[in-house]
Amino acid sequence: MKDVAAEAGVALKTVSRVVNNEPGVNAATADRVRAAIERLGYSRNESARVLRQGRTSSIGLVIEDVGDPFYSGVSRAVEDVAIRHGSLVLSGSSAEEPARERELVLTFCARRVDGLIVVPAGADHSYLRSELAAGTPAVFVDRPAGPGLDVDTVLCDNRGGARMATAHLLAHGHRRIAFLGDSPTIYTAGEREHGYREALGDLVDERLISMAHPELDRVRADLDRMLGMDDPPTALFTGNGRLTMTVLRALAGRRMALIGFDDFELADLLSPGVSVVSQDSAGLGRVSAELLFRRIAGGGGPAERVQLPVRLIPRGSGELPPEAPRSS
Amino acid sequence: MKDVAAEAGVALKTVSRVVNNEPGVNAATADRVRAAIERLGYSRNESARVLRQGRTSSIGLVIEDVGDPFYSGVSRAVEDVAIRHGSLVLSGSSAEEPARERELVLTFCARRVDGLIVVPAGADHSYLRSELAAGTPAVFVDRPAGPGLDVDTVLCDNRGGARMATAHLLAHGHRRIAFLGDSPTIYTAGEREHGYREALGDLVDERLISMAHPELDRVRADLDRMLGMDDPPTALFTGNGRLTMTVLRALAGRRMALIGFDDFELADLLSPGVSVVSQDSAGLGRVSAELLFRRIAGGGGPAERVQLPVRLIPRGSGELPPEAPRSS
DNA sequence: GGACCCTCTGACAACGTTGTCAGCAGGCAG
DNA sequence: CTGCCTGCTGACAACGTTGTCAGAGGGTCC
Repeated sequence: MKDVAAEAGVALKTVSRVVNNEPGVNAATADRVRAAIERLGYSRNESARVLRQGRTSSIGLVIEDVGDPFYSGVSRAVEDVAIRHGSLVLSGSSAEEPARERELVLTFCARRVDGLIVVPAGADHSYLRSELAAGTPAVFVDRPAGPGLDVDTVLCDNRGGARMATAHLLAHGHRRIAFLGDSPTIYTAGEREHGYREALGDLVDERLISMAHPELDRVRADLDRMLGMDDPPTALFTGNGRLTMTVLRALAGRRMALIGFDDFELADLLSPGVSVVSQDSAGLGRVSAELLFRRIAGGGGPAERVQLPVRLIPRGSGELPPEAPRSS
Repeated sequence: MKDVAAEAGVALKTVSRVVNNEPGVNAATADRVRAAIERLGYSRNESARVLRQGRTSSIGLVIEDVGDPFYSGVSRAVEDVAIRHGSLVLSGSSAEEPARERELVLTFCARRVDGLIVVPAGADHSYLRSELAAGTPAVFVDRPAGPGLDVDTVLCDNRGGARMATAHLLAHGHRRIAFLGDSPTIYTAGEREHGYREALGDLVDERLISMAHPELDRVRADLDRMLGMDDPPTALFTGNGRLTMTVLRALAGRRMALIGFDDFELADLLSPGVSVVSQDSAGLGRVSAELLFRRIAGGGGPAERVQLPVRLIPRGSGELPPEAPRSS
């Protein structure tokens, strides 16, 4: 910028004014400056601008794994909203490790992001308190923050969705419905288990509940155990997309009523099509990003808690009757 | 930092030394400083550090769409390598629009990223020349850079993979093999088409070639046209993952030999399993990121061009004989 | 006692921007 | 002619950090 000023024969500040389209610069002077910028291939150093203004125009996004379709949907939606607000997205995957989540968040804060969107891996977020107090807003997505942290939260209706799925299977005549879910330490897993129990009432049988994900071997073992029982389940309810696929593989073509939580590509092409409770991952990302930018713009008020609806998509597998004839 | 210095009763520079673990600070003094940091909840402002040192410890990643499983695989691998090098990843989706690609790259450069990883959407990258000259290294992934740009490039063996797939179908007795591919403006699509033509030789029939993606309606129309011919294709070769799924849906259960370029989740669960040419998306990300960090560290030498192998995974659909009995 | 070295500490400038304020020229009213 | 306003421009400080260099205090050696 100094060089540009020299080249155009004006002061530093005048170049700054031209670069920022500030009014009050003579058109001829501005043209001269622009020509100089062109000649020198100058581009403003955003780092310095950030330092001076205290606004980075970037937000931090911590998710569990960009590679997972559910989270990459969230990620893409956040990015779109951010672009619209002239912001960039710094993102990182926590890999479900609280320590890595913490490290990412603190790194983002050190870079002075304008705000944070977090899918928490851990349960303790006290490390965020000082950042929040310092004025960096945060929005928690998919799972709520640990106790004592008063932040905006955007969730799916996990419990309602699980209730809906279980009720759907009950309505199709099933009485022995198994639940295969994530580790109960994960919020969404607990909620879905609750919804399942609520819908099932007296019909709950603890032996038909397995919450072992992500240890897929244990999931498979539990499934085998259940299928070998005297009174085996006639229907399965799986607690997330990855589990649904694992179970489909473990069933190896065996026809059995099944509903999965979380939709996935190609669920419609299997035979029968896999009925699912669909979560709106893009909505999750969009709503949370919009909430965050409202806070960044100074929007006050108490912490909000938004719950997005889920949708049951019947495709065949969830509508199979009990004791369906075994194929192959 | 100023406050910390005052609190601890030392000079600014001493705090800086402690924060950076520089040697030559009395242990007692250091402890006092650390205590002050703790009390005040101080965290270093990276923006200022960046400004002073000229290194941002961040890289820019431009891909086509984070939501696409292939690219999110790349993305995740890049992130892992970056973390290992103490860098953060700024990422953005070009949505296959050259203008957006350019804007993202220039935004990243203005933020003085240490390097760039780009899946190019456009064919003209002359806008990058000045940035490269200014010392910001770049690595192109999945597709090469436009003409006249001498940068490191990491590609898959698109042509070889297509040749392999087509030869596989030929070996199973097919002579009428259709190719449904991406728009020919996309590098990978052209390469795959070439491979297909090379393997097919004299058997090429222009009426069996459709390169209309991403307009899925046109793909479906082309497929219908081909299937309605007097001498319809007995096998299909699809040019990317999304196309494979579109075609599978359009076939609506109709049994027909098929090989897809690019693997996808659940390809093994369909019946028959979908044979694919699998690209190593994680490898693409990892290799390109490692190459980039070697450049950032000052690694010289001429631009490298790495080609990663692909793998044919037979799952059933690619092994169906011609004139297979029509199911359903 | 003086020269020297070593350890620890601090003052100051610089990175590249932008906000504040002052100054200059010219026009216009009184 | 004076005073004031308007339009344009520039000098300077400040953002928070780090690199450079200098200095203070104490010990060692001749």
